Amino acid sequence: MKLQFQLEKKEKNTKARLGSFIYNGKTYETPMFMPVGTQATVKTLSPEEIKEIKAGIILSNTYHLWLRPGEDIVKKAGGLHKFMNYDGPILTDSGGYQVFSLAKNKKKDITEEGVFFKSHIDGQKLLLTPELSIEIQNKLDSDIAMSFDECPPAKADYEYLRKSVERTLRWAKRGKSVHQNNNQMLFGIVQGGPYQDLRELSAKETVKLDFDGYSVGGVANDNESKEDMYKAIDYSVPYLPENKLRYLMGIGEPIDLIEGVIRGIDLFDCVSPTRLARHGHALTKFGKINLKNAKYKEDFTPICEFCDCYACKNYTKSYLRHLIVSEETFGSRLLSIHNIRFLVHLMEEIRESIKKDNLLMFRDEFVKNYYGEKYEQK
RNA sequence: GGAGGGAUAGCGAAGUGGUCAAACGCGGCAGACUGUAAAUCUGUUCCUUCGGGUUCCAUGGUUCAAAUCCAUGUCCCUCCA
Repeated sequence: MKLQFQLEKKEKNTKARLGSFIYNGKTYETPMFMPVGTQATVKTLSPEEIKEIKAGIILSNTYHLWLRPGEDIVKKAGGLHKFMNYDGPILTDSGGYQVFSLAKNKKKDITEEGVFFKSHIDGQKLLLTPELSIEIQNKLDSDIAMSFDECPPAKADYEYLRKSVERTLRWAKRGKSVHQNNNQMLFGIVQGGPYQDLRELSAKETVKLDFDGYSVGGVANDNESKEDMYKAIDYSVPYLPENKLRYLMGIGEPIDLIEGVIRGIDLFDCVSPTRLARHGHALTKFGKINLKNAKYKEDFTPICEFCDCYACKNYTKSYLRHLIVSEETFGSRLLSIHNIRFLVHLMEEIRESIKKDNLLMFRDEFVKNYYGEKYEQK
């Protein structure tokens, strides 16, 4: 069954919205943060741990599963849910981001037909087309499939972006025409960089194609400024239908989640909580901390006293530091649990603030804590 | 007792007359990371008041110049008795 999004409430002072959908008999609320599990696993975590963190949708990736193990294997296994033993909702990215991160020669490799990739596994030359991406996602049987788009570099100029928007529209249409999975939502993606007219064009035309949900893409690449990212959202959202999910792709810095919600976004995903974890960093109310720092050597307190995650309830910074420095995988796992829980909890607080119509106050308070003063253990 | 080899920065290890404050690796200390080619990458690691100062087991010597050559000493290792 295709999941049904229900808009529940709009915040009084911002464009923030509260929504919900039911999946497998369980109700999920938006705005929501979705952890990334590119290769059919949220790195280092078991599905049980993901559920304990109270995460909802998780991401996986068309490009990666196409290369390995191959979509037919996943289909034979009974679909992605069975394959990876996760009974919560799954969204698959189309491989559009890999157009940005893996297609080395943008001019030569990105063609009207599709995108040529040199496999990062064995160097084999491969062509991923909008149709193929959707067909693969049909077989993977995720709950939300993404249109195959061109995710352009942040530094792309206006002319490049204009062409990219137009091509992404043609690709969206082609992908939609082969989409056959009735249990699967298909989202369109709005591109256009920081330009108002391009975003407007992209959003309006994408909406005309009538997707199950829409996302704002092409943000968070290279060193894109926050200003440009917020512009991209502001220029896209007004043209998106109210009764459908809006997904800001790739965004996950705490402040960006809050600002995104304020601008009308419902879904976010980001690799940062798990990657930061593997690199020894923990997200806290008072900013990001680097547990590898010597000052935590004898810090026998949890990352956060009030956090309800397994890591904070059972382990000290000193121990976590030891695990990370010793390159023990348990450290990556505990920090992944904490960091995802931190963002999921942040979304819980955001939803509470929407209910109370005080999201702006919440943002100001959060910023004061997170950026205002350096985190110091008392 | 005899023969040989060795001692280089926190550790391992290059270097065997000037371009050496000394490669490289590890360890240490920091930084980056936003639809995951990322358990990765980058910087830094004798002291310094940034002018400079003091180093390559120790002491003495050769030389314009020594981690590098010579002498003596100390310690370590291998082989033979």
